[in-house]
Amino acid sequence: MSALNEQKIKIIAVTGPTASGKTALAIELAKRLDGEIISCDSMQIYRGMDIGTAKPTKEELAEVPHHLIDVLPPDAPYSCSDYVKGAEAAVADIVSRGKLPIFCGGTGLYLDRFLRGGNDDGAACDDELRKELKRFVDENGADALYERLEELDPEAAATIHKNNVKRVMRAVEICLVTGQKKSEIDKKNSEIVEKYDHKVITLAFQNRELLYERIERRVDLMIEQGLLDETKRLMDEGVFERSQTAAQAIGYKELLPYLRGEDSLENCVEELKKATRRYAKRQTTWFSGKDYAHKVYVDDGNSLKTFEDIVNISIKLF
RNA sequence: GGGGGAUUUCCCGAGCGGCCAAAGGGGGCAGACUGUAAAUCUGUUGUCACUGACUUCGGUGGUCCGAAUCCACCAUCCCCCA
Repeated sequence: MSALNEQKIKIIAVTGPTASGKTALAIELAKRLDGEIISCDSMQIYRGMDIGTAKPTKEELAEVPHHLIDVLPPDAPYSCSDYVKGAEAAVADIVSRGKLPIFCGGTGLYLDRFLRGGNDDGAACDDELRKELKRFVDENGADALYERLEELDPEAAATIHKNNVKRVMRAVEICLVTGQKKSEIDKKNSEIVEKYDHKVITLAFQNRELLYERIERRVDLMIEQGLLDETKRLMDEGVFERSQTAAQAIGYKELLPYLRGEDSLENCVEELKKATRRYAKRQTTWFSGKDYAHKVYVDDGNSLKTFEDIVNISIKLF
């Protein structure tokens, strides 16, 4: 094996909470470092969901080549494992042309799985089995499924709260499909050496109020830009009934009550801002626990730094 | 002018003499996350010298061993009759 001599592929990534300025920074870095962008966003993958997902504009997309944006219709299912495959292909493609892959996006799990790779066992899935497990829960209750997991894989059960039905189901699914314990697979995967020479920048705020202000401003802007029309179109197309993934997107489900005449626009917009704030908090928590993340603060506690400053601080990390 | 109903912890709202620092929900804060993740879930949320003490349930003053719960007066709001 020549793995030891083989040079690791160099990649960089820009992550951080929503509305922290990832898109602009990644594009600037791509220009200066001769890179191409690989989106790391579970929702920007979908066509027709533009305003609500804060997708880069047409102009921005034209400035630098982007990958994994607008590749699926909004009613298609998509998962972390699909993402890892897509990202690996994109990296190979970019590198073959002598360019630098730059990841950009806030879907922490996707980036994490991509960086840490691992074998395919953890991606095992079975739609029929999922339906069966769902039925089992409906008939016997969530606790019964949890007991099943305790038998199949006590170690995994110990780390998953029994109320977290989605994750209990997933763990049972992995055990049954692979015939192995999920906890064993996890252990194996965590030992795998990272495949890439990566630098991960996490945009962060010292003063969370500044992030929240930005979120509120951006939501207002989205409404001005026509988010209601976009939502209405997706609703009329029946996307939210058919899709498993896109229907989860923040930005649309919060506006549906208004479009159905069930609530005021004001309330729905407030809900949307709230949901976005909470999402940003969850992202912050996620990234703060990752040892590969290099924090770059976009503010000094009182006010935002200039874009130039942020770019320069980021460049120095390489 | 007369009659009735309200006032609870950041918000909504339960409580109607001890088991009440006060259910439940919302919001806030913190956290988890190993392939459906913009999802899902958990913890916490009066103060402190924190297995205890102290201050809270519009205000003041009573009754009682004991009051958010009963009484009186005051304040504010709502409804009905004038």
